[in-house]
Amino acid sequence: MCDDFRRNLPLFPMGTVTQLTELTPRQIRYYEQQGLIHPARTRGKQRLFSFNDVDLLLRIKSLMEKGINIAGVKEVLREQTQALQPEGPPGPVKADLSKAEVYKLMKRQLHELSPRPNQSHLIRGELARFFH
DNA sequence: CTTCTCACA
DNA sequence: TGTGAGTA
Repeated sequence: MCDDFRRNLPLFPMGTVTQLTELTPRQIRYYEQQGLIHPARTRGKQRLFSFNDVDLLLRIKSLMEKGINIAGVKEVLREQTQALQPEGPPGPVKADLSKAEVYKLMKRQLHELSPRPNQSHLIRGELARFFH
């Protein structure tokens, strides 16, 4: 429940997301334009993506790589969104502290690791832990 | 320097 | 989709 809040926190800018997803800014903006993602806009017009946004982008990416076009991706996404809506929460809450730790870790890295050096590997390694 | 929008070879 | 112009 509280985990949801963290997942939706607008944390990373375009540059970070492009490295996390291997997508070009052009594509990411286009997907947003197509209504596939809804990044938060902070002061001005800078996009700030959340973990959910990144996760969504990765799913979109894999779908596109499977030869599915925007229209197709929209359908799949719509189906998955509805398939998750029907009926209440699936029983007991599954609090995962290890994930929370990962979030904090990444948050720190993103905040303190402003330097340009290839931060992609480190972050991607952590990302893989909850994209399993 | 990074990101944004818009338009076009 | 890529890319360059002109901003913020």
